[in-house]
Amino acid sequence: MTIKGKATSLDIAHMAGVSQPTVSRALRGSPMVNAETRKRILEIARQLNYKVDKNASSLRCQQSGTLALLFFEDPTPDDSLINPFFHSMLGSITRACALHGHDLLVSFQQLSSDWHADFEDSNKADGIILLGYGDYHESVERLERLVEQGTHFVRWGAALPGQPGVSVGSDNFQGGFDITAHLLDQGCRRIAFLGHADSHYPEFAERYRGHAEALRARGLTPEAALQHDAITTEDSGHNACLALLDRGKRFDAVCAASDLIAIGALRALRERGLRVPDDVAVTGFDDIPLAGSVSPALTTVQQDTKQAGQLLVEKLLGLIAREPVEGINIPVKLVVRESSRRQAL
Amino acid sequence: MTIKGKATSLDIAHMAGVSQPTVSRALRGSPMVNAETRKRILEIARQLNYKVDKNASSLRCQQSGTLALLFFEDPTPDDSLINPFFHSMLGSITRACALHGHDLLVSFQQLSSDWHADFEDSNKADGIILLGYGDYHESVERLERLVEQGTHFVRWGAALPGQPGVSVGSDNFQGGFDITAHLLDQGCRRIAFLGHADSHYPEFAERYRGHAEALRARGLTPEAALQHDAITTEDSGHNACLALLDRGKRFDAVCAASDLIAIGALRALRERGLRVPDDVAVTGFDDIPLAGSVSPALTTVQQDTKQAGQLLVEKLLGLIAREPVEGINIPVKLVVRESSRRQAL
DNA sequence: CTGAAAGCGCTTACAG
DNA sequence: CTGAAAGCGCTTACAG
Repeated sequence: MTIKGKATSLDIAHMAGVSQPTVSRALRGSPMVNAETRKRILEIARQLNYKVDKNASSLRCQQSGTLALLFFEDPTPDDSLINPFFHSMLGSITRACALHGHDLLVSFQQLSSDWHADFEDSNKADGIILLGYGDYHESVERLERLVEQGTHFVRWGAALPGQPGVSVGSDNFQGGFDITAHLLDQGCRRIAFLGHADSHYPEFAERYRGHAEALRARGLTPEAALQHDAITTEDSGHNACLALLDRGKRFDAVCAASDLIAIGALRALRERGLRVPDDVAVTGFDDIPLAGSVSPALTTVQQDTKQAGQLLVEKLLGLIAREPVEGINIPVKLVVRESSRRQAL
Repeated sequence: MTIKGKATSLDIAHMAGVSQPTVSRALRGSPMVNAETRKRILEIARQLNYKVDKNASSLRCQQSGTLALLFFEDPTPDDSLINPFFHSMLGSITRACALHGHDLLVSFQQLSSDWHADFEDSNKADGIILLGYGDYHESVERLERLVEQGTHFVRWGAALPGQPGVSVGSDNFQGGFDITAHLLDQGCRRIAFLGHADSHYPEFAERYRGHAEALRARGLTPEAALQHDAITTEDSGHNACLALLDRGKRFDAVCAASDLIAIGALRALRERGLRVPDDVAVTGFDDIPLAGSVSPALTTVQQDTKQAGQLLVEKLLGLIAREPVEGINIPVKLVVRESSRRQAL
C-alpha cells in the first residue's frame, strides 16, 4: 500500500473505511468516536507514519502552537559571541516551550534594524518573547507599537511601572543592594560602579539604585565620580575601568553591572598592577559560566534563568489565552567567590 | 477604515478594487501586474500592516520556509549547561538561516528519547539540522530511518564514507595531527590522549587517528595505555585524567579530544600538584570562549563554526531543492596558548 | 495585465 | 457516534 507523497487524513479515512472528519476526531482524541474505530485509525496512522499537517490545522484553527524568540544583539553584529547569559536563557526558554507543547522559532535581530516582529502578524507564531540588552529609549516606541497592534509579547528586562507590555526580570534592585552590602562587609568603603545608571538601561539603573541604597543604609553617600558608564561587553568594562583609574579617583572595589564588565575590569586592574581582591575587590552580575572560571573567580549575583525562561513562556501563554498577566521581578542570589574575599580591615 | 481581526488579501482586494489573486501577485512581486495597480496595493497593505498568512501560503505551496534545528544533549538533561561549542554553532546557523530567508525552529532533545523529527512530517519545517554529541552507534539506526523516509536532513559530525545522510564536520584528523605535532615540537614525548577513540564517537576517533599518525610520522608508537575514554564534559575529563595518573603511566602531555575534557584535566593535574605546562602540557579541541580564559590559557584546535553553520544551512537547502549534495570536512586552525608552551628540552 | 475557479489539508458546527 | 458541508487564506494554472 503505497501513497505518493505524504499520507493525509483522507488517505487514512479511505483505508479505515470512514469519513475524513472521523479520522480528524480520532486523532485529536475526541470522545465522540467509537473505541474500535479509533483504534483502527490510530493503527493505520502509525503504520503510515502520518503526522497532522500543521499548516492546515494552524490555518483552520488560527493558531500555530509556536512561540517566537527575538534575540537582540547590538554589540556583536556579526560574529557569534552572544552574551553568555542569554545562552542559558535560551536553554530554559526552549525547555519551557517543550514542556507546554509549543515549538520555538529563534531569530537574531539587530537592535537598529526594523524588527521582524511579523512572526505573529503572519500567524507563524502565536506570540513573541523579546530578549536582549540595548538602549531602552530606542526600543520603547516600538514596544508601544506592538501593544497598539495587539501583538502578544513578553520581554526580559526590568519590570517597572509604566512600561508598555509585560516584563519579566530579575530583582535587580535587591541584587545591587546585596552585593554592595557584601562589599561593605568586606571592609570596602570607596566602591566604583561600572555600568550605565540611567533610564536608558533600566536593569542597570535598578542595580545602581540598589547599590546606592546599600551605601546610604551604612551612612555613606554615592558619588557620581565613582560611577562610569559601560555596556555589557568585556571591552566596555575594560575601558570603563581604565577611564576611572585615569580619572585619579581612588577606589577599593569595583561593583560591575554585569559579569562581562567585571571580567573587563579584572583585565584592566591586572594591566595596572593592582591585585584583586587585595587592592581592589571586584564583583559582577549574572553568574555566567565564565564567572566561576576566571581568576580570581568572580563574586556575582546569580539570576535564576531557569525560572525566568519558565515565567516568560507561561506569561506569554497567559497573554495568548487572554488572561490578565502581570510583570514580575524574580529573586536573585548572591554568590561569593575569591574576587571579593578579603580580611576585614 | 477598520477591519475586525487581521487584514487578509481579500480585504486589500476590496479596498483596491481588484481581485484577490491580483493582490497576491502584486505582493509577491509578479511581473504581470500593472505598475500603478501594484503601487496602490502595496500602499494599502502597508497601511493595514498586512502580512501574508504563512500557514495559508505554506499549505498551498507545500513548503514552509522554515528549518528545524534538533539539539541533542545527553549529559545535561535538565539544567541549562549546554556544550558552549554548540552555542556558537547555534549563532551561526541562525544567521545563515536569516541570510537565506528562512526561519529556524529550535528544539532540544534527549538522545535517549524518540526524536521529534516530525517537524518535517508535519510540514512545519522543510528540513532538519541535527546537532549534538552522543554514541554514534545509538543514533545511526534512526539516521537510516530518516534517509528511508526521505526526510531532508544534515548533521554535524565526522563526514566519513558509508554514513547515512549528509554530514558537515571539521577536519578532525588534521586537527588531531596538527596539535600532536605541536606538542612534539614542544619536546613532549609521552602524550596521553583523553577521549573515546572508537567508532562510537567518530569525531573523537578521527582526532585520535590524526594524533596517532603524527606520532608515527616522528617514529613514535601510539600506546593504548596512554589513551583513556572520556566524553565532552569537564567531569569526564577530570575523571579520565585522574584515572590515567592512578594507572601509574607517566606522561608529559595531555592531548584532550575537547576543550571541556582539557579543562577537566587541568583541574585534575592541579589537584595532584602538577604544573601546566612545565610538568604536563595540555591541549584541547574546539576553542570555546572559556579556552582563552582558563589559567593557563588553553592551546586548542579552532573549529570554524561560522562556516560550519553556513554550510549546514546551504547543504540542507540544496537537499530540499533536490540538488546533489556531498558531506564535507572543514579545515581547522591550531591556536597556541600558554598551556602547551615550554622550553624545548 | 486581470479575474473566476480550484485546491492545499485540516477542523468544526450542523444534521442525523 | 458519524458524515456532508463549509471555510481558514493563500497561490497557481486557466481563460480572456
